[in-house]
Amino acid sequence: MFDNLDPLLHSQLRLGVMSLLMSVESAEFTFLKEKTKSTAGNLSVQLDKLSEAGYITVLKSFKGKKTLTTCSITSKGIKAFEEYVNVLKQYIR
Amino acid sequence: MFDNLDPLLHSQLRLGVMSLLMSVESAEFTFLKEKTKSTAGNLSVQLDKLSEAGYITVLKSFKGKKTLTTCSITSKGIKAFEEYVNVLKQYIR
DNA sequence: ATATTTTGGTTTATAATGTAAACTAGTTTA
DNA sequence: TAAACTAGTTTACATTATAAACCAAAATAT
Repeated sequence: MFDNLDPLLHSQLRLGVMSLLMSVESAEFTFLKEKTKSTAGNLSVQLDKLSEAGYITVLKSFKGKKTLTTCSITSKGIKAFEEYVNVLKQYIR
Repeated sequence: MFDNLDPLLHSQLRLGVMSLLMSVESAEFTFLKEKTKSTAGNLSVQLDKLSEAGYITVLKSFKGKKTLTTCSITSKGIKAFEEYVNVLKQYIR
């Protein structure tokens, strides 16, 4: 009847991040923070979790002299997102 | 961009329950337990929360000599479910 | 030059939530 | 009449989410 919803994706903030990353090549930390209206701390923690799971890659570099954190979704992340959406459809028909 | 997902519905078990209740007149505790593959304890707690929120009504009666708990979704619950689904679509496009 | 604020984050403490184990009360079966 | 089952509830614990507090460097104001 109901399959399990990937708990990593079943979280408002992480889902928002993944949703954004599904539609762009890559996104900066500050961009994700603005779009999701999250605090930096919360976002940082959730990006770590997605990264740990291999759903995204997080690249730290520099934009001029400022640190720059850039995130991209991985193919594993894309698969997981698509699967999550499919399972979700069992719930919301 | 992303509206908030009603935290009461953004829970696998509660969402499963609401999903089931959306498609039936009413459902017995044991029916919900089987369909959602939840433990009785967990289900009991989550039904309380949905009931507290006014999303469902919980009626206790008897089936022969056995206690019987019957749940139905309220109009408030239906609205909340529909709104949740709409918001969710912002995330999963 | 040097305080002060801002930017771009991370760490960590706390609050909120989810879950199952332990329990209650009554019923059926052996 | 004792053991096992049904139908749940309570409660203790584990997990998760979140923001406050923090850090380092850069930009700005004094």
